[in-house]
Amino acid sequence: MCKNCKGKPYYITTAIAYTSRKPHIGNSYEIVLTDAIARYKRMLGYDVFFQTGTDEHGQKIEMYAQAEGCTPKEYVDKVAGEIRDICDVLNTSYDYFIRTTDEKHERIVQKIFKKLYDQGDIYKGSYEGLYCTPCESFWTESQLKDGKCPDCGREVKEAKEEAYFLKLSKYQKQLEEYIESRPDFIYPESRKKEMLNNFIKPGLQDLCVSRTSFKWGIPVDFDEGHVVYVWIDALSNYITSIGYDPDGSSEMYKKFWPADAHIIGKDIVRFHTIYWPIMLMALGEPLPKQVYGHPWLLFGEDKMSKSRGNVIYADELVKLIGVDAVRYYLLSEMPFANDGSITYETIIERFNSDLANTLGNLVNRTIAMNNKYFGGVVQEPSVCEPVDEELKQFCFDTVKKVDECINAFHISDAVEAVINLAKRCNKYIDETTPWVLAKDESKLPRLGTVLYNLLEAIRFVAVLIEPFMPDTSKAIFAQLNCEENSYDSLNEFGAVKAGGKVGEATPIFARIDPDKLYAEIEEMQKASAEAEKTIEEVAAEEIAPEISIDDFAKVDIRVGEVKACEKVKKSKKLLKFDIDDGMDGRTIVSGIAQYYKPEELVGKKVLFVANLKPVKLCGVESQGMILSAEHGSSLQVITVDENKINGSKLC
RNA sequence: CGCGGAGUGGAGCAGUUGGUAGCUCGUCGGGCUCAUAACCCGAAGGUCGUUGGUUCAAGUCCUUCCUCCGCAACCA
Repeated sequence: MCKNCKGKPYYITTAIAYTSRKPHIGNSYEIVLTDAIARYKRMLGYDVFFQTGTDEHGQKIEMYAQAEGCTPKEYVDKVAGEIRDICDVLNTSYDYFIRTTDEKHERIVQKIFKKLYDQGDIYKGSYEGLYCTPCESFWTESQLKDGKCPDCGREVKEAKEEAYFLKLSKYQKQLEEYIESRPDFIYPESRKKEMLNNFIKPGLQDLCVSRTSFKWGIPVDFDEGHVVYVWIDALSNYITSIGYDPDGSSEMYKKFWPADAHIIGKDIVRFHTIYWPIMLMALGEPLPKQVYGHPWLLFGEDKMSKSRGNVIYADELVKLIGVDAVRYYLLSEMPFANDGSITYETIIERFNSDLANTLGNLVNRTIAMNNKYFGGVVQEPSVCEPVDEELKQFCFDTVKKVDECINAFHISDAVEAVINLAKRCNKYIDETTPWVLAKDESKLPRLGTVLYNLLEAIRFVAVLIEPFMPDTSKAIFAQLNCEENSYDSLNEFGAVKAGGKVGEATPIFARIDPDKLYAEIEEMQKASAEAEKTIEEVAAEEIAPEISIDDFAKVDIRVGEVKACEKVKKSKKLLKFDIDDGMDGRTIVSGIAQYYKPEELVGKKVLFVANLKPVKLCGVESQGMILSAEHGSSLQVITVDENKINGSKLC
């Protein structure tokens, strides 16, 4: 089936997970997806190296650790442990778990940084005269409009912080040609267009690759005070782990690099298809062969988030329905390019329909019949009929189909193909009616043949499903009492040995009772809500530095009434308010469109900052700021009683 | 007019280079009894977002408009 992949190296990675907090099930999808591909390739005979790990540096970590009263290292040790536990709970077969705090990684990153600096691809720069503080961005001379910030039109000023930059512009042309000449490089296709049209073609700005504003990072060893910023630190994990070294790489590196596939979230496609390739070009190393930016798993329609209270963790779901069911759900429910959504309803539906009814029941009824009619002894197939050929052909077709789907990263289609084989088997049972054959002594040879074909077809299912549900594969083989689980055995129909005895017929997936499951979920949520309270509090914002009463007096906060409100065109987040401020009225633009519908706030009395310098946002001038209370990702505008007078000042 | 994607029976989705509209779940009816109230068969249900066009023929190509989504910008 696969003659030229025996022993061939295949290197596949997930992105490394940021150790800011425990990942939810949407974050865990990636590791399961990658594991399925890795297991499949391994089964084909590839020499697979599958890597995952954690990204552990940065200011955020520093802050979280401080809030929790521990060192950054202690903090990331804890979270990296949780992340690794989840990978293990999900039964993923990673070969190496890299941490960016590994001594070896840090050492090589420093070397990479130095090499790029020495050869002139990294240079020391600063924001001299070109930094717009409010916009937190810096501009080149040519980008300025009338010498001012092209975004907000205000003065730009010299910034003090110096930093190192990576020359992206130097490799722009080369990268553009590479991407355009390789249709297989970026998946899905729409992401490739996005990268080319939105970033590469308009021109790449050099990338800031060091920081002096925080300490928790890999030090730039030739310039005290600078730490390597995320890009070079995190992305290079793919090569430091396997032995890349500017002074001479290991045999392992030579064997496995370039990587065959980086499996990443759609949000970081840009880093993996622009920054990372350019880094490699600068290092003189080959580029990865494929990058697949997978979609996200949403909870119903919404993004999962703590403040929405809809977080599902992989390990909790595993406790509820089992590891293979979770894997099956993730792999079968997630589309190739569009975001998928998780709801308990669909979890139950898929579990009961596909796993319990179709697959589990098929195995159960087949094994049971073999035990009932032949005392468990597998019969020699002797009396064939045309319908048998159809079943065999379906088996072979499924093998082919699975291969095509996986190679195109259409994993859910591959999973579906295997389930369809189980359905075909169920149909075969109805076509051959074993229970009728069993009543006629003379039909026993035919009955034995039918059951043999079923056992063998189920063996095909068990082999093909291993990458998706390894435990289930084992469980089926145990009931078949068969050893032959190699991919190569699928070249022929007939590996099950006649004369052997099948095992007990025990259901591998018991149907889920929805009411029972919902009750369990509720209980679990109660328990984890308790635990999360503390985390939420810890993550709360720090109190800003102390100010004097004079400082406060500078801020003129007043009561205003919303007379009208509408969305700002061309903007997703902005709402434009007409405010009665007790004077001539004013317009205020506020970025809260995702929290409020325009009409919701009309007639409400709100608080606003009256003496804020006006600014243009998306072409609309905003004369002030409406006050809101923010917590996590939820936000509420502060409203006051209707009897307050417009324009009255807060004191 | 920033770039790109999508709008297909109740729900979720397939529909490569244009040639009778499919799948899964759900609903209804039937069959079967080996099996986990499971399995198999059949039926109902779609003017394939809207307008105009190309063609012998368009869900599939071009065009108008509408809606949703992603990326970018913006969040005083």
